[in-house]
Amino acid sequence: MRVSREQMAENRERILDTAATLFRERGFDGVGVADVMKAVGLTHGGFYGHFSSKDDLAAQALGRAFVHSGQSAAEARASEPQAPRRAIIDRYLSPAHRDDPGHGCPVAALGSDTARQGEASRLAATEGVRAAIKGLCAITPGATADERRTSAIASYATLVGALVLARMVDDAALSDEILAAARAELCSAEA
Amino acid sequence: MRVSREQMAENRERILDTAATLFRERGFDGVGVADVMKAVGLTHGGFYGHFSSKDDLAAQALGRAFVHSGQSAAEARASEPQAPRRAIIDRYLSPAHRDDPGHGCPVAALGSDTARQGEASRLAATEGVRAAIKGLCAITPGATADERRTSAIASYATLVGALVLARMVDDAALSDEILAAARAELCSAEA
DNA sequence: CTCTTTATATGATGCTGATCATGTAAATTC
DNA sequence: GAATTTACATGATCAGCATCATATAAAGAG
Repeated sequence: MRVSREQMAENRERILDTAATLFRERGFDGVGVADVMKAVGLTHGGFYGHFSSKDDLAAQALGRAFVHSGQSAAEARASEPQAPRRAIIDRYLSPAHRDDPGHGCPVAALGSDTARQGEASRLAATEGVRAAIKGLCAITPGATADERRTSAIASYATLVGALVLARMVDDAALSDEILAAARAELCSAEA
Repeated sequence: MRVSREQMAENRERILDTAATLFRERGFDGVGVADVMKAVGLTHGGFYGHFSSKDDLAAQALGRAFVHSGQSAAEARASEPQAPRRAIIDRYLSPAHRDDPGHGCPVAALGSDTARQGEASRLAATEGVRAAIKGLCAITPGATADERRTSAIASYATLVGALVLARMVDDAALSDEILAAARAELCSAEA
């Protein structure tokens, strides 16, 4: 059955958002095209009217995840204008973020996966990382722009690594300790 | 055809080492049982005489990867006894390590994958991370043991995150810049 | 209102991969 | 060295999954 043009556009958006969440939760290989479509409320048949392949979907969904992630960072920043860096760090390293990969940072959720993905996904990731670094530069202290950029990249790495480690281990206390250690380091040092 | 007991034990070791490499290169889902056996020079039939399932193999191979990773760190430390921390950082953040995930850090290569893996793999990861933190504590400066531990965990996170980011992006210059930024931060700051 | 277009549904198709069944020849055992 | 065990090979089974073919009913064009 056919749907209206705007209904179709909305369906496409929902496929992208749903895929962005499912991929982050279960990995690129852990989610099938049919899974995504079913979660949206459609069947697998219509998929190839929207995307040319699963790889195509993966790349676009990854881009979408980066956009949402940037919006979340902007939101955190705006919520505490006098300490934006701390607000972002606290949100990123929160247990809530750790326990909800589907709506969180795509680097922490899909980083090692993406390194093995096709060119389109790698490009989306490159754009996303570039944008994130730029965003972090704006709230990172430092004398020169170069210093700020170096420091922003290092902070980004610490955030990502701490979240990956915290999700990897099977011990709640150790996981919490990892998040706390990264928070402490990032908030004390202003390199 | 049957082989001798020691030949069998050696085969088992080679299966584990080969799996540890292949999984890091292609991810848990990117490698089949038959792939591993073929790489060892055997056929898929004998696999279940050595391991109870692919999950079982994954967990044991992950443990193996952590052991090798620890040995590599010890080697780096020993090669430069007067600056062991710097030696480890330089090796971890080298382009050579970035470009050879199959023989490198299992957290950077399989971190986001492992978080979605079964209990056995999660346990192996927890042990591995614990051991890595302990090893880093020994070469991390700081007034108290608590301070050293916090700093060691944060450094570990920075290393992991930088390598994940450097592998994810599709731009050689940006990738190099990420490695260099993490190196700069880790070697300048002694928090 | 009729005709055409098309977004989606239903239902193949073909491949990959985990696991199991059975055979075989070489190693152990006695 | 005969009997038995067993590590591995060959080949099947079964399920999941990407992709394609065809049908259908609703949207949009005239």
